[in-house]
Formats: sequence, C-alpha cells, structure tokens
Amino acid sequence: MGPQSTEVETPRLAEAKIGNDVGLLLAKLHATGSLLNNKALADYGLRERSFSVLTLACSGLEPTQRELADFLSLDPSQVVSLVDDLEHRGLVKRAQGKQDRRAKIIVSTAEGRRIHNKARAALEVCEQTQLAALSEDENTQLRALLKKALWG
Amino acid sequence: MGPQSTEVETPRLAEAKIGNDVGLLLAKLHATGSLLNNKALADYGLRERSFSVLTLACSGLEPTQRELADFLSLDPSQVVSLVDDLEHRGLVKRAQGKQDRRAKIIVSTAEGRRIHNKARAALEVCEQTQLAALSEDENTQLRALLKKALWG
DNA sequence: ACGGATCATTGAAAAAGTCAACGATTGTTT
DNA sequence: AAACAATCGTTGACTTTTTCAATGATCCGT
Repeated sequence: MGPQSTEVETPRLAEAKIGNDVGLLLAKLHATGSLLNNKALADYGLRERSFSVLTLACSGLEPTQRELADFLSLDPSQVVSLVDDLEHRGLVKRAQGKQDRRAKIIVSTAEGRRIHNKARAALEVCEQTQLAALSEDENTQLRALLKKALWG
Repeated sequence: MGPQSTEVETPRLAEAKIGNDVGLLLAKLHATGSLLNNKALADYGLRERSFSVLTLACSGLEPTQRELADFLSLDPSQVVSLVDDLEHRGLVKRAQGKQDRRAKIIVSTAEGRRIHNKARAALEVCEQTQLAALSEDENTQLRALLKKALWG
C-alpha cells in the first residue's frame, strides 16, 4: 500500500483527466480505506478480509468456503488460510455441508460474535472518518451506487 | 485477484449486512474492475498502474516520481519499476526536475501519447461495461462521490 | 559550511497471489 | 450400478507484489 499518509492531501495531480478514471478512484479510495480499516481492526487481531469472513460467518447465511471465495473475490486457498486462522482462535468453526458433504459451512462461535460486534463498531467509526467529506445522504448514495454497480 | 468470473452472479451472500460495508464494496468493485481493465490494457502492453503513470505523464502536469507514488498510493520503488518499463519501451522519459535536481519529472513521448490515446479509448469501453448497471447520471454521480470522498 | 531532510534507486525480505494436483464426494451417463 | 467427469477443500510450489532499510545526490535551514 506504499506510503501511509493519513494526512489529507490536496494533490495537484488530481487535476488531470485521470481524476475521472473510475478504476483509479476505486483503487485509491480502496487503498487508503484498507489502511485505515486494517489499523482499526488490528486491535482485534483482524484484517479487512478476516473481518469479512467473520461477518459472513456471523450472518446466519452459513456460507461454504467456495461461496466465500466467490463473494470475496479470493482464491479458494486463500479462504483456507483465513478460516484456519479464525478457527484456531476459536472465532469460527467448520461444519459439514448439509446437502454436500464435500463443502464446509463456516459458522461463528459465541466468542466470534463477541469479537465481531466490537470490531464492527470500530470499523463504523473508521468508515465515517474516511468518508467524512460526504454528507449522510451522499454516504448512503455511494453505498447504493456501489451495490448497484456490483449486482444491478 | 482469485477466480476470474466474468459472469454476473447474484450471490446470496450479498444479503448479509456486509453488503453495506463500504470497504468490501470498494474491494470487490475494484477487484472485478481491475481484472477487466488489465485485460483490456493487455493489448497495449499496459496494466492499470502503468496506464495511470502514462496518463499522468501525458497530462502536461510534469509529475515527479514522488508525486506519482503519493498520488497512486504506491511505494517509490514501485514507481521506479513502472517508469523503467515505460521508458524502456519509449513511451515516457525521465527529465530533470526544474527547481529540484534530485527529482525526476516524467513526461510522455509522442509514441507514448499515441499508445495512451488508444488505450484510453479501450478503457472507456471497458468502464462502461463494468458500470453497465448504472445509468449515465448514476455513473457521473459515482465518479463525483468518489472524488469528493477522496479530496473533499 | 554544516546537519538534517528528501529524492530516486537498489536489493533483500516478507507477504500475497496464482496454479496445478490430490482425496473425498457429488451428479451424470451409460 | 458402474464408470465418468465435475466440484469441494486442501496442500505445496511457484510467481508476483509489497514492504523496508540503505545509499548517493541534492536541497534547505541555520
């Protein structure tokens, strides 16, 4: 992620036409956001991705690892590592798939839900900081647009 | 970036509250977008990042490598590699900084601008594809929100 | 002129990503 | 029902990317 400047710059390069390149805007906002998010989650031994896995494990949706991989745009082997870590720490456990015995369903433990609640609260503060320049409405709007772009 | 499913899924996991997590939304949209963008840019021997560098080199803003690093959220050493590559291919050249002789200013060559124009056109098509679910207005809106979130 | 800071660059170490292969299981075809 | 191909999680190897400290050159403040 390169240089960790938490400072808010007003870079002259933003003038360039590149400032309209959605790809770059996403990359940059994602980069700075990840930095802040990971910093906020570090208190709970989590990172953006393990937090996402934990969130889905807590969701009641009983995701399989394959679903997690697809949803989080990760390689299945990366999910193995993430779940291994969370499982070793007792935040999550693997259960056998219901119709498919090959699949493993990831569910949260009580401790996992406890940690998740705390981490989620911290992240919300973090997100608000990151999107401080946006009004409440704009914040909601941004979420809606991103979701729509992703799955219509 | 893990599994390259170009297919548009309607994942049941999106139901989870995690679907409102800006961090995840950015990560996911950025991931799928990068995949498409890099694929589109491959015809020109470029990737998202080298394209960004080339764009800024073509902008007339005469960015230094340090500015590129800051703006693109990269480590300075990564910029060295990117510029090396572009320079070896004659798309860009390093010029001496005007007030600061330590700094190197990155400027495009004629060939660089030629390639850039073609690549930019390809990318625009690509972006439109990626954001196909959004109307013209929403597309503009998204850009504006991202820019505002980044630099007020 | 001196000392500390910043620039681009290098190279090494750590982390992340990619990919093919495997056993177990599933669904499908014959 | 037997054979077949496909899918799931997992492992391990391999490549790419990221991170970081060190360096020479240059700048800036004193």
